[in-house]
Amino acid sequence: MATRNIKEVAQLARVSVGTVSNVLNRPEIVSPATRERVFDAIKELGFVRNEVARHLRVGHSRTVGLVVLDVANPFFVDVARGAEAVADDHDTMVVLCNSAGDAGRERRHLDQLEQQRVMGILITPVEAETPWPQELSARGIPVVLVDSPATGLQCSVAVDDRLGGQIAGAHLIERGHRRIAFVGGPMSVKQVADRHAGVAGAVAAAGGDVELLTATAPALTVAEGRAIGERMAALPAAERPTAAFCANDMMALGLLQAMATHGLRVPDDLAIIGYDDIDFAAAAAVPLSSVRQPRELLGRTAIDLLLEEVAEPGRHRHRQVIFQPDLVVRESSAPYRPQP
Amino acid sequence: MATRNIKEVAQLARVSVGTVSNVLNRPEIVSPATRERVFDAIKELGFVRNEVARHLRVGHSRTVGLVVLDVANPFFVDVARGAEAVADDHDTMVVLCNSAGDAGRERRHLDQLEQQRVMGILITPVEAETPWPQELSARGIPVVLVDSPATGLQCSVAVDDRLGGQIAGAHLIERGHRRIAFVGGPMSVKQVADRHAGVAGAVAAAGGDVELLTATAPALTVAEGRAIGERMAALPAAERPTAAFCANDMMALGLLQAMATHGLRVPDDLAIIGYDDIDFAAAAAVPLSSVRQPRELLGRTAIDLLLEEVAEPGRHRHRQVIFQPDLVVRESSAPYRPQP
DNA sequence: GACAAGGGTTGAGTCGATTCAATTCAATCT
DNA sequence: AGATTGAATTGAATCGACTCAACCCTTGTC
Repeated sequence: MATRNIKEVAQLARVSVGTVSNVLNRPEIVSPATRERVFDAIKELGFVRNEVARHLRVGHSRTVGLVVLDVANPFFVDVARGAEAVADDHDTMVVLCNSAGDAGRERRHLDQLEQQRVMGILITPVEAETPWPQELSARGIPVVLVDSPATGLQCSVAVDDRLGGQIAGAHLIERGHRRIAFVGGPMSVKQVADRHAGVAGAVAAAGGDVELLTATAPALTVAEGRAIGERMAALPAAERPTAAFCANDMMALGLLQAMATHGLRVPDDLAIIGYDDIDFAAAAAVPLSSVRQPRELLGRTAIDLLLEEVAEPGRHRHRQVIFQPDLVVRESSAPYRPQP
Repeated sequence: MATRNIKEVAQLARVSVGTVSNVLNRPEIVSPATRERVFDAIKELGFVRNEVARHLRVGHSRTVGLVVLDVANPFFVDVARGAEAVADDHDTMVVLCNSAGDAGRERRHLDQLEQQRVMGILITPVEAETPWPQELSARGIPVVLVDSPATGLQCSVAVDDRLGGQIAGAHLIERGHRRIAFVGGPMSVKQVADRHAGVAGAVAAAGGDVELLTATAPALTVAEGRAIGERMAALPAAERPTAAFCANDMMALGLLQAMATHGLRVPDDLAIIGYDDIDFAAAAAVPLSSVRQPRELLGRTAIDLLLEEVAEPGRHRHRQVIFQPDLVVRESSAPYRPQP
């Protein structure tokens, strides 16, 4: 009930508060007998060290914030798991914050994290050009940008999204598609813009006879994917694209659902490629081809960089790590066979 | 760089620290002119209030911990979103912790949360009989059990899992199945045990000619579902169950994948019902029938109960809220038509 | 026996914000 | 003028753990 403090422990163990603190933090310098007495007192009182007071005194915590775009997207969950795995080994706690693609929420979470004086922050910003991460860095809070390239003033880990888009585009073209749709979210999200630039590049490289259509939605969700799918299904077959490259797997799944409800076949009427290769992609109605990113590795690397910066603030050099995506081909992008 | 404190702000604004604190917490009692000067000083110095010190002084934070069984399961993500939505309206922060079904991790997270002196904890315990939540309550930290019934010493929100299992079982029996498998995780997880008890009840009620087989795995994941699916697919058709009721949708999706890779048809060779009705269930290779739970409502209600307990510790009465599940029928549980 | 060395232990001071009794000062009342 | 009121402001004490200079003992050495 009433929480015990170090003083009460000291009293019961008949030692000073300094000794109790030593038992807690450097047990090896305390004589075994005293140590024992203190442990007994701790157990008897049910004492739990107040991390808040400790933190105030020592000036830094062992907590890092991870602000992601969308917890409902398994991609970010996997990134978080990667980060957590590393954090666990450095008795560091990761607090997961969801901006849900909303700059306001993102802002509030960052404020809160700063007020809590977290050790550092990993963030996938809602908008590429937000100044907040920079400001945080400037105020002395290490920040690592995740899945978003930085300008050199901070560390970042990212996957080459242009390349990913390009691979996807080239694959569809190679499979015979000449009328390709890009289904994405707001272009203000860097990942979306880059993936789009990637396909656009592949289409341009293919010469004049390949056409690229672009459909965007306010968010990269299953529901938005479905909505775009509805519109696409309503088009006359001659105008309808024969393949769609989606900015993430959530949208691809939505698209797939819409096709199913309108009796259109995937990949015969519409081939689909997603992005992220989340676990559910393989279990979809039609197993999804998808551009795979090293999700957990992204998280692991991000926190590695952060911990490194925290450990040696002096000689730390900011780094931009970039991974390569690769394509996982499944049934949703089988070769194009024009329908009768 | 060097973080500013209230004293520096006071100095610059030529007021006392008490006044700065008042500006921060009860601006209405400070004269407009002074208030203005203080705000200017805050802006000029880039002062950010140290929540840690504040917390130490006032003795309680506005953070609640949410410890879930598995963040990779969209069910829990939705519960978390429900909780977060409510927390947002009470400027409270939710920190999401993942026990990943591991009692050790769960323990460590609880320790950490207790050390941080969080306002309260929402938890889906790994094992039904863990004493830790009780101990936390006893030490004065409000705890609400989520998706797990409590003993009366704390609040809880749950869904009637027995009923859910019973509904699923009755549905399969009504569809003509006489050889039903329960595919689940460790029986030490209360939800699994209850859902199993539910089908078992339905089977018993149907009289002697319905048979129930039980397969359990160490975790409720897609991979484990697939593994069980492999074993099931390997059985001669005569011994193989004609329907499977899975303890959650993740396992159901795994099972579905295994059937697909072995050329068995769902629902013709094996009907499947999942549990939770996560969004991906509808997008599966064969849209999954599933027992739906009010996921977000579960989260909302849990934190409502917690906030209530925090607000009026005195006259708070612990409550056990129980919701009813319902069945969403899709193609994976179409009527049983014995195969030639 | 005097002195040094060093392992153990002590406790006052500190971190930054909040609290609240005490103080100031101008406005209002008698 | 003097007394009263009350709004605004002050600053010392406080929350709980950590730090570190100072101190206390042994033990060992010459």
